[in-house]
Amino acid sequence: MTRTSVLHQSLLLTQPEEPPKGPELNLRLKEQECLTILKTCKNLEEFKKVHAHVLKWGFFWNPFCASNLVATCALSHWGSMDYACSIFRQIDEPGAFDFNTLIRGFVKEVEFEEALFLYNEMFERGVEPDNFTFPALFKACAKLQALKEGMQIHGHVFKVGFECDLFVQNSLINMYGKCEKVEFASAIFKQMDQKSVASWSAIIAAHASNGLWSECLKLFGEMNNEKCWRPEESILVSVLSACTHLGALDLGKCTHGSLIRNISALNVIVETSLIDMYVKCGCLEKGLCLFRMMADKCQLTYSVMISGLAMHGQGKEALSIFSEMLREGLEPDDVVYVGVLSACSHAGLVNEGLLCFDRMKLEYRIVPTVQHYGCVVDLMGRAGMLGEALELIQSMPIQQNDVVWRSLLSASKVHHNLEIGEIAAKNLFQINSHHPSDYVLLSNMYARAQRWYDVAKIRTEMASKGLNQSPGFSLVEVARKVYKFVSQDRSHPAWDNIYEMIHQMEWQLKFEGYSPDISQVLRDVDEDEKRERLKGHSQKLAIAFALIHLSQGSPIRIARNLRMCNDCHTYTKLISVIYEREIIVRDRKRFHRFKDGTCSCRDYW
DNA sequence: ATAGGGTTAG
Repeated sequence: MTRTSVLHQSLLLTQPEEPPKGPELNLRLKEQECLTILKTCKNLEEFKKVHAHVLKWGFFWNPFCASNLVATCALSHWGSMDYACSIFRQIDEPGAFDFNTLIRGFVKEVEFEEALFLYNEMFERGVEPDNFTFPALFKACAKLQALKEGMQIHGHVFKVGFECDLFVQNSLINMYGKCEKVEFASAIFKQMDQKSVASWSAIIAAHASNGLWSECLKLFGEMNNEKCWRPEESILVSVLSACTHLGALDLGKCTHGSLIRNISALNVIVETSLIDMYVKCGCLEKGLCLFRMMADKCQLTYSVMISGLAMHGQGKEALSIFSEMLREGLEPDDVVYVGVLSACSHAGLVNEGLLCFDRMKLEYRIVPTVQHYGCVVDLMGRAGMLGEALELIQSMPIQQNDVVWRSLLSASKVHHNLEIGEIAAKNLFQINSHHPSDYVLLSNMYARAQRWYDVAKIRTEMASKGLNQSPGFSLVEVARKVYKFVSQDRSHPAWDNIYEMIHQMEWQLKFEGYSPDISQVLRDVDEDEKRERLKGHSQKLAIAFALIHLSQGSPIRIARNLRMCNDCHTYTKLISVIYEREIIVRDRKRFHRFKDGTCSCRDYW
């Protein structure tokens, strides 16, 4: 029997033989004992015994004693908020401490609204909040994405003068980050006198989770310059996420190294982020390797791996990992199915994909979202089932959006079906979607059908709407630096060399039977000019630059903002044979891996 | 007198 339980027995099971005589001294002593035992309670039962004793001996009227009861019951892992509240309600004039502990208790129990209600009561009863009140409240606002309430309470912070408290500031940064108000978070961060690791963690996470990837990396750099902070796991995961979205493989690798050096055991979140980073930066094998070595995988790990394989056009592998996931007894959710369906679509596994779609609805009772329909339209489109795809869109029980119609439009283009292409485009424009690339696609289809009048009509329409295809660019990493090439850009310092290389490449391409596909140039210029423009597409410039600088055998990795044109696709396939290079290009949606004259997308994208 | 902030992924 432990010392505490002996104490419990002596306190609770036996009555004191006579009422204490020197009441002051004796009562204080007993009170102190109660408090000591309170700290050692291991479950609610033990706690209730102490509570009973406190009531019995009248210690409850000591505010300090009552506060401690509420705090212990509200904050211990075995505690009960209901019970804590009932004790709280017995206190005549609860102070800030009592409200604080109860608010924190509610936040701990994920009852954020309750926490805010309690603050409201605090406010109405005229109890002034202190520096301990606010962090919990801002956490509640962050979780609820309650910007209005958060800003209101932020006002109170100024009123009671805690705007310079480090903890209050950190929780404010987090709250504004979660409410998608990064500017507000930055404003607080910038005027802080001193910062802690939590401040950096909060501001970096705020940028990462709001898609401000470059700023996130910039802040990480500043943090490293300012002091020798030991890199923290959560910060490194935010950085990894930025690398993933920017396609920054080098920095991603460094972050991996930093994780291995600084964190003793990588958890599921970290390992999943690493897999995602490698796969989305073009290193599928490295991602697969980490995936295979992982001991504990969760649903998200599978999700990341499946959509990663989908992006690389490895449909069969994606499906086999999906069945592995089901064998492990993990329940697939709607996002996993987006990965599975897009894997089927990118790999041309039409029947498998349609089967998966049925199984998702019937067996797993997942209500298809627009993204699912987009994948299935893609899938049918690839197989040339354009009529069926159109029917599917028209029979969708949910609101059609631009994604599904755009899928149909691209499929019509691949299969040269102008009739359905026109329907898709008409619907796109009707729902007020006016992407320049959609106009370009339709115009290309008219051009192929030699319907010049319609081509002109579209061009006029684009001009009248002020639509311009935003300039395409390609990024390529050479010696740890990322170089950006914009189409037709001749401002690069090594332009002469690049142009010379382009010239050489074209000369060799001619022997392989390449002729420029000038239909891809939608400008009112003569054929020579069209050929010139085609030559200056950013991807070709990037490849030329990489061929000059990267050693033989190392793959060329390119990330681009737009999808590539047919000509660049054909061109790159041939370059991969002639120069015996693997060229990996990431566009908005997926990877193209050019090797030995073929592309992993099998000419459908 | 009692306590507190950042927890990251598709």
